[in-house]
Amino acid sequence: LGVKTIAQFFALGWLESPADIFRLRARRADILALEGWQDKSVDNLLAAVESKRAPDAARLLFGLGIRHVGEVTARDLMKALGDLPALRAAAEAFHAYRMANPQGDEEKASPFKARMDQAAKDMFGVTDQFGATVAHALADFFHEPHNVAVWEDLLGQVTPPRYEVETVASRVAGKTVVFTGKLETMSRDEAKAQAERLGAKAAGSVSAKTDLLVAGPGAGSKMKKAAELGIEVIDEAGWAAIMAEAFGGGA
DNA sequence: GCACCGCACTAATGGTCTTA
DNA sequence: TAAGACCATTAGTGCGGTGC
Repeated sequence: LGVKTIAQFFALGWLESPADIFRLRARRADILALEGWQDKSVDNLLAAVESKRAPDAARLLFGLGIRHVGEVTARDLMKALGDLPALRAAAEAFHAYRMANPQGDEEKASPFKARMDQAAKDMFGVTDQFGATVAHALADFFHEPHNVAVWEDLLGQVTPPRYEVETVASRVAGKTVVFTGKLETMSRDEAKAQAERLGAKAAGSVSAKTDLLVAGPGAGSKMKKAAELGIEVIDEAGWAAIMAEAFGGGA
């Protein structure tokens, strides 16, 4: 279900909201009647849709396209809050707070910003790379009736399991890890999930704060930057060894 | 106030799969 | 087997968050 198919289905009036994707199975015959669609491709599409009935909560949140809420922030929010209803509750609480506690006549911009940033961290439970700007974006999203309707419709079609990450002791616990290049034994998502289970943070870019770079074939600028900063670089086999060590030989 | 860090976002590219 | 589409990934840019 890529860009072109979505555009085609949208033009046909079959997709007006994200939840409509999960109602496509009722249109099997209609899809089959379209040029370029045969049994196999229709079955594959509908099977792929059905396989997403219990999506990863962080991935679903990222997919909503809320401003400032990308892949990393979505994961941080779900780690802190556990599920999507809790996120909505936090966003609504932040909206209530900002309405009840506007910038005072005597309050300067800097203290006001600090107060809102702290309220955002307290209400959403995220302290790293999270402040009032992201909280406002979430509050704005849930304050818009159309968004709430789409949200409720979508959650009527899918049931994301509670977002829980069980961590084990490892030599990368508390460290920042970056993956680059082509990973041959796991997907990028799997690699990031493994890093989380090892207590590490999977970042997207290399900086002086990066502790470890896991580089597969085809690594480019990140590899070069890591070398310039003297950051430890290992290959996928080295990462597998760390996993095996943490999980007692079975990764 | 400023510099740095890290994330969001976009465009481009190569590999894989399905159709015709 | 060529063409078309999706997916995973990269590099680059802009901007918000953080800490001094």
